[in-house]
Amino acid sequence: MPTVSSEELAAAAGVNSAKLRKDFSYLGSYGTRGVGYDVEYLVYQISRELGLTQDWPVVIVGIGNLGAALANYGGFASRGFRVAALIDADPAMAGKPVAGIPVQHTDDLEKIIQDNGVSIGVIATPAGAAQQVCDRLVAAGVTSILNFAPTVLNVPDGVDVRKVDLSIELQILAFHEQRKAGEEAAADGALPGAAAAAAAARKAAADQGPDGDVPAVMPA
Amino acid sequence: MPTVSSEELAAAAGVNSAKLRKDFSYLGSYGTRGVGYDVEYLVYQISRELGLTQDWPVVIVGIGNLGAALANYGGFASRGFRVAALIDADPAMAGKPVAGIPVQHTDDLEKIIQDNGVSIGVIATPAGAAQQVCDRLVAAGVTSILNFAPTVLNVPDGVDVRKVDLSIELQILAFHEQRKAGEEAAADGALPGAAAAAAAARKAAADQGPDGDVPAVMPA
DNA sequence: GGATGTGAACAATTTCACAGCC
DNA sequence: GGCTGTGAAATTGTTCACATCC
Repeated sequence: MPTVSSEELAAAAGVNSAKLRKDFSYLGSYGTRGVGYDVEYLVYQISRELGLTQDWPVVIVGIGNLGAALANYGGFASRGFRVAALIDADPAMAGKPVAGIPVQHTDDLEKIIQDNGVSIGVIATPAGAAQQVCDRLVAAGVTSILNFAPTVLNVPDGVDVRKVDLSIELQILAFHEQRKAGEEAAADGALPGAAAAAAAARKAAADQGPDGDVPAVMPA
Repeated sequence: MPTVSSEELAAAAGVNSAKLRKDFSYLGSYGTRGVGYDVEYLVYQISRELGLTQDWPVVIVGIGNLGAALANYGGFASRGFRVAALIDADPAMAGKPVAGIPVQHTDDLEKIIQDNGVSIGVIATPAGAAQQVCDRLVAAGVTSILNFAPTVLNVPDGVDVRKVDLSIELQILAFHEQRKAGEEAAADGALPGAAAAAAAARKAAADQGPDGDVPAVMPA
């Protein structure tokens, strides 16, 4: 399939074709009128815009279950990320290979960051160690941090932090699950608070429906 | 602190106080004019609305590094989730305790779901096994699935799926990291494509800035 | 003829601003 | 006097519809 139309892409993504065209237009005029978008060229342009064509060395600090899972995660390489080093505070871990990469000790953190030109760090330590690790990463030159530890990190201006809370997604599912049950009950007759719950549900559903893969149809 | 004003909450959250009040109003009138919101009462009402006051038994299927990390994750219990069972296809895992819970074999999946009244399942298997596990969960009565496997799952109507891609957050950081570098270059003089990149960045930043914890100030 | 790119129309969301209540 | 709750205004985002170009 050498070319694709906005109509086809929109149907696949579950969005309006005009929205898709308008969004693409912010990146530039990469389509051909009467023909559509050249698939290979479009993929390249979007990849470039998203930074997928660059090589991003990252370090993972805290090689417990989660750190090991991240080190083994296949999705990184295909998106331009390269695990430059694994770092753990436990001396017993030092030298052990995880996902084929030897774990290094926290003592060498600064040197590792500088030698590899790392600007993105992943924190998968226990909560208690996270802020300290964060401070050292920042001092060593890291300017973007992905935080899996259940703590809010304090960072100076110019440093970006994103926090991943694995339970939030579950909570969203539970919210909709609760709503499914509520709808059934509401169908039987008036229920105190049902209107308020429905309003809240409507709002939350509009923010992000539960269906990540299904075309954008709002749950009734 | 027995009560709190919308102004204080808004400042803490980095949003407009009117928005906060309007959002709260969808849940009902839980504030007192001239006083503010009773903290304990407000927490309870929001918890109830989000389903945090319910007990949600969940099963985790696939007890590799990620599954084990999830089983050990502290955030679940405090949000109303209870890990009812851990399930793995490897017979060697059966009976071994992970996070204090003995792993059970996939053969018993249906029985486990039914005995525990589970409606939410977590899939942390390799990609190849995910769809099959998903089908069995759904057939056994699960209606919400959190998918960590890098596959798109097909489910019948009425089943909610949320997919967690651990590399997407990294990608967002890399996008902003790239932009930081681009801004510097752009400051030196006109750069081909800089306008388009800036437009795209502006749009993406509006969708969700990189600063999860900082008050809602858009990156310049 | 067919599909893009984009002003204009429309829809949704956010903020203002103030009446109403404690 | 102070703060909530909410119509109305302002802003932002989405969809329509069509001029434009291949």
